Amino acid sequence: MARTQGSHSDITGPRIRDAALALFARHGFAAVSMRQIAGAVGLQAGALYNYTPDKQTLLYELMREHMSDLLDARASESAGAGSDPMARLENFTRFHIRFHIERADEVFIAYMELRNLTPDNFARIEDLRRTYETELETILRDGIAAGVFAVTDPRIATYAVIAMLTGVNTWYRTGGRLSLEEVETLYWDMVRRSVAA
Amino acid sequence: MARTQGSHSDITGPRIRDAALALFARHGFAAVSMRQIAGAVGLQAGALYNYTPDKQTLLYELMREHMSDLLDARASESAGAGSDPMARLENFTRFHIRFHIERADEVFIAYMELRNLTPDNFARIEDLRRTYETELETILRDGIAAGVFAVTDPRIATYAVIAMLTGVNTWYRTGGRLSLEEVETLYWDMVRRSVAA
DNA sequence: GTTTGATATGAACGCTTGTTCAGTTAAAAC
DNA sequence: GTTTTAACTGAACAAGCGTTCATATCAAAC
Repeated sequence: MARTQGSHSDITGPRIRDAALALFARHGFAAVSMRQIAGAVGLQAGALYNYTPDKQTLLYELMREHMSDLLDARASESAGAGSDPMARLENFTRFHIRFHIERADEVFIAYMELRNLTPDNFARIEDLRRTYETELETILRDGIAAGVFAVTDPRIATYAVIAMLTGVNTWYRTGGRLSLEEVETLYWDMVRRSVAA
Repeated sequence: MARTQGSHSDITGPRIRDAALALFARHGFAAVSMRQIAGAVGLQAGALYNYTPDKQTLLYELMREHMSDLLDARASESAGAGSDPMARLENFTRFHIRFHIERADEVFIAYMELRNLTPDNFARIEDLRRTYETELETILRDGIAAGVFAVTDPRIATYAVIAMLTGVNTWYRTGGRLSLEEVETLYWDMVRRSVAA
């Protein structure tokens, strides 16, 4: 079978994923054909099946890798953030904006194409997302316990903050009026005030 | 041609739109066929073309009517909200949550299927959305001028608040832990604190 | 230099797509 | 009771879909 050892180059798989990512983000999973993806990397459609068992798995793998990267990147940053809830919240806020802006296509797909996953794959992706959200909820609960945050319902506040931060992706464009640093600061200001005691 | 006068019943058009709405929201525009929509209302696919020139227009009309309803409903509520920026902001916040929860399918489609519109139709929908968002921005600017809000960038704050509020749709379920009134109050608390002077 | 085996092609599979249209139905208009 | 007309069917159209597979290619291994 293919891809067990890889002899030629091992760059075709990633190139297929990149092409699929860009096409799914632009047109949507259902509107993109295997022939389009193959054409984008200079192959015929049949050759794609050396790299993925089917179209559905191609989508799932894109999402899973994205969520996995998100959790890994967060674990790295979170490690050196100390224990002060306010500092951790600022760190989380700036991290979230930066990471999501840097991977706009992946984020878009991870939010929009959930319904195109099989129930099993959907559950797996949602599980990874819940893990990520739980870190923010923990920060909020710690801050409430420490008396620095005044939040009635930490679960809802978590949803509210994440929705607000992810919303940056709908309007932010590189080279626009505001730098990423300025955007981070503006949002951190709103997040801080919305939960501070 | 059909639908110029209407003789039989005039309820088939709305029934088609309702069925299309539910199917588009559940499976996505690209994944729903005209035959599925027709089947949902007990017709053959060809009969749909007595009510819409094509599938794309069916989607556009759903979005346009939704945005039009939103602006109309907002205009009604806004009329009796007085001139105090704080009261107007609370009124806007509670209105937004309520309206968007009540029309979850329409909201979902209006956000997710924008890329399936022709450029012309896309521009028209975005125009309506901008009109709605501008009202919130105006409230924020009035509040800044009156000294009751402390917001660095009203445009960004508008995006942030709307993203936060619309996010309710991703988790809220009728009959869940919180009533709509409780959700409104929780979010109003966060919105108020995030912009208050 | 021959064998091996991963990689790619290109045709084919059965099926579905949006849309059109000649023909049928049945209610309304006269 | 006849004519008109809007509404609907059912078949057809060309095109595209995801996926499979016998065949070809061609670099690496022996």
